[in-house]
Amino acid sequence: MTRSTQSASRKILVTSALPYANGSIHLGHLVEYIQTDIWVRFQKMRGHSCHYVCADDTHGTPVMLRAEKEGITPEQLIARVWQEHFEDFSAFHVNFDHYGSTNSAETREHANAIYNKLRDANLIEKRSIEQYYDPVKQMFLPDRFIKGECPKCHAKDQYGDNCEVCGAAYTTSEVINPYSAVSGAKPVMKASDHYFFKLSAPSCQQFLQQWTKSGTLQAEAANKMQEWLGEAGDNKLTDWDISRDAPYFGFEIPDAPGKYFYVWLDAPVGYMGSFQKLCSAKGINFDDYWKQGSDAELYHFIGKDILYFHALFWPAMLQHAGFRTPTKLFAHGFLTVNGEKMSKSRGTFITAKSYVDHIRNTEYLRYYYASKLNGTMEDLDLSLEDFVAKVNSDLIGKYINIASRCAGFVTKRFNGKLGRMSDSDIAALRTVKYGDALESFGQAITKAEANLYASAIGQKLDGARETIIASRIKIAEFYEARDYSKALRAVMQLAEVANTYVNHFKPWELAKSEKEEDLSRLHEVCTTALNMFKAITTYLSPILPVTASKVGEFLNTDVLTWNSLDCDLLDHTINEYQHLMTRLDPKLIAAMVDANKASLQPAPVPHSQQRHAEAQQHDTSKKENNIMETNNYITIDDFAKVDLRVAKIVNAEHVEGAEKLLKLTLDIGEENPRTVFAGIKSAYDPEQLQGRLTVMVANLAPRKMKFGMSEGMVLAASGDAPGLYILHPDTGAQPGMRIK
RNA sequence: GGUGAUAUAGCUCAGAUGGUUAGAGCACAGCACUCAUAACGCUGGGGUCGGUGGUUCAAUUCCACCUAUCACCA
Repeated sequence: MTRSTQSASRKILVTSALPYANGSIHLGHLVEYIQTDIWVRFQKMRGHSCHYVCADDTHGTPVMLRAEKEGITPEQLIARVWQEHFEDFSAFHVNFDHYGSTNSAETREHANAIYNKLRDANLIEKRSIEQYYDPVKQMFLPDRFIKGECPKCHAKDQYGDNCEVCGAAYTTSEVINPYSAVSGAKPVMKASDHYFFKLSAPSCQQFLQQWTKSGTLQAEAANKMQEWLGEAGDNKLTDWDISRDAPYFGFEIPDAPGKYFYVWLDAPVGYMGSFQKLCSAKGINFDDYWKQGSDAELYHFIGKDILYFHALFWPAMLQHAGFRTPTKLFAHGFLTVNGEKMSKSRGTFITAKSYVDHIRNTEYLRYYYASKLNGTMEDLDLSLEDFVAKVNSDLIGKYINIASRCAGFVTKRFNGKLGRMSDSDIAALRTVKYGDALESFGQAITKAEANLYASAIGQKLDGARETIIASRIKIAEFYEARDYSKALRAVMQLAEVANTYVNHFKPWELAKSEKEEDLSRLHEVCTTALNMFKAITTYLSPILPVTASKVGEFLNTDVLTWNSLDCDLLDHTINEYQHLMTRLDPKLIAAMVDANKASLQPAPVPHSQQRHAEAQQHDTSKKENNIMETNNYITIDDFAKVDLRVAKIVNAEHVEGAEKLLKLTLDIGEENPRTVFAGIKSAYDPEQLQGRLTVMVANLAPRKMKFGMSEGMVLAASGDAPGLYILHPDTGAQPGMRIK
C-alpha cells in the first residue's frame, strides 16, 4: 500500500486569517493566502475532502471611523472592500471554497451562542472600568486613540500606550496632557460596564497550559506561549475585555444593550460563520467539523503577529463553549522586500493590484513564495532581483523548457501523437516520477532499473545523485509539512534529470537521421521526456494551477492528480505546443517599484501582515484631527511663538541603545550646529538623510535625554496610513530661513 | 530595558548530535551544443560558516560577551 493512498480520505477544514476591511491586500498578506492555497490544493489533489474558508474582518472602530470619514455607511465600506479583496485573491488564484464576511447572520449567531455558553459557564464577568472618553465625539477611546506627552521622556504627541521616542510602555492614565486623536478634545475619565472573558479562571489556565503544549503549535510558537502563560500555577493570564461601548460597528451583545462584541471576539468566529455558509450551499454537516470530538481536522494559517489571539483566546473560547479546538495552528513569518520592511518610499509597499497591473502573471509570485516557504515562523524575504532570476532560470529555463524542446518533433514528425517507451526510458521516467524512495512501498525502482537508466544516459547514479533524486513520497511529505522550499528543490532536481535525459539522447540529431530506427528512437525519447514533463507538472500543480491546466490542454489530458503519476501517456495525441510561460522582464519589476514609490519621503510600513483590528488600530489611530470641531483656535501671536527654521541635516546617525531615535546634526545658520534626537529611526536610514533640508523647531526648550541633550525637534507628518514623513522645504530654501 | 529568532560563497538558501578537502541553485568564467522564445550539458573560480574570547586533542557547530537585523514584552 502506498503512503499516498493508505489513509482514507481525510476531512479537513482550513482557514487563512481574515483580512481587515480597512485596507488593500498587499504582497505581505499574500504570503499567507498563497501558502494556504497551495496546501489546500495539495490536499484536494490527493483526494482528501478539504474545505478552505475565509472572510473579511469587518468590525471595529477603524472601519467605523473610516466609513464616517468617507461619508458612507460601514456596510457600504465593507461591501466595497470585500469586492476588492475578493478580486485580488482571485487574481492570485487563491481558491476559497467560500469567502464571506464577519458581518453576517451566521457569524452573529455563532458569536452569540458562544457568548451565551461562556456566560452560562460563569466565564463572563461584568465589571465597571474607567476609560478615557471623548466628550466631543461622544465615544470611549481605545488606548491607541489617546495621545499626549510621554510620562517618562516627556516627548509630545505619543500614543496612549507607549512612547515612540523612548520606547517606554505605560497606561493611558499616566499620559500627560492627553488628547483625543479623533477630535483633538481633552478626554475625560468615565466609568462604564465592560464584559470580560475570565481567562484567569483555573479551567482556562489549565486548559491552555495543556493545549499549547500538545503539539498544536510549532515549537517556536509553543515557547512563545509559555512566555505568555508562565509556569503551571503562575496565573499570568488576565481576563479579556470583550465588550465595547456604542458607538461601535459590530454585533450588539444579546443581553447587554449598547454593548458590542470587541472585534477580536467575532473575528475568529468568522471562520465558523463562513464555513456555515459553505455548509448551507454544499450540504455539508457543520457539526461534523465543529462538534467536540470531531474527527475532522481543523487548521488555521495565521501570521505570527496574531498567535496570541489564536493560541489563547480562541481555543479557550471554543473549549468552554463546547466546540472542538483547532488541530493545528500554522504560523508564518513576515514578508520583507529586498531584506527590509516594505516601504512606500522605496516602492516596495506593493499592493496585490499593483502587482497584477504590472507583472500580470501571478504564478511567478506563487512560485517564488513557495521556493522560500518552509513551515516555520521565520520571516520571508522577497528579493526582487532573486525573484526575476529564480522565475526565469527555474521555471522557464529548467521546467518549461523540457516541453518546449520536445514538442516540436512530436507535432512535425509524428503528427502530434506520442508513441511508446523503451525499457530504459521507462526506468528513466520512473526515476523522475518516483525517485529511489519507491523502494519503501514495494514498487522499487530496482537497482537493475536504476542502472539501466544510469547506463542509458551514460552516467553513474552515485549515492549523492540517488539521494538528490526526489520521490513522490518525499515531495508529498514536504508539501504536507508546508516545507514548500524543500518540495521545490526536489522537483527542480527532477527537471534537471529530465533535461539531462533529453540532452543525452539528442533528439535533434535523431531527427536528422534517415534511418527508421533513429526515427523510432526519436519518438521514444520525446514520448518519455513529455511524460517526465507531465510528472513534474503534477508535482508543481498546487503551486502553478494555471500552468498545470494549460499543460493539461497541451497534453490533451485532464489527469494531473497525484495518482495520475502512475499512468503514462502512450500512443496519445497531444495538441500543438504553445509557449506556456514567458520570461519575466526585470523592467516590469522596476516599473512596478517606481509606480509604488510614494511621492514624499521615506516611511517603512509597519508590518504587513497586521490585518486585524488590534493591529490596524495602531495604523489608523492617528486619525483625522478634526481640529475645527474643537475650539482649539490659536492666534497668530501664539503661532509666532514657534520659531521654525529650515535646517540642513549635516549628519545623521544611529543612537546606540535607542530603538527609535536618530541623532541628527542640524545646520540652521548658527555658529554651532544643533544636535537633535528625533524618533524617526523606523522611517529613515541615516544615510538617506544626510545633506537634506528639513524643518526644525528652533526655540524648543532643550531637553536632556538618555542619550544626550536634544536642542530642538524636527517636524514630521503622519496620518491615517502607516508611515512617517519629515518635512522638506521647496528648492531654494536655505538653512536658517525662518518659516512663518 | 528584558526575552527570543536570525547572521554560512556576489545573490537566495541548505547543512553539520564538534572530527578528514563546508554544500545546492542562481550569477560569473571557460569549453561544448544548437531541439528549444540563447534555453540545455560539462568544467572551473569563489567562503578564516557576523565579531571577540572560552571549553576541547579538535569548533563554523558547544559556552560567554559583542555587533547587526527582526520580532515579542496584550
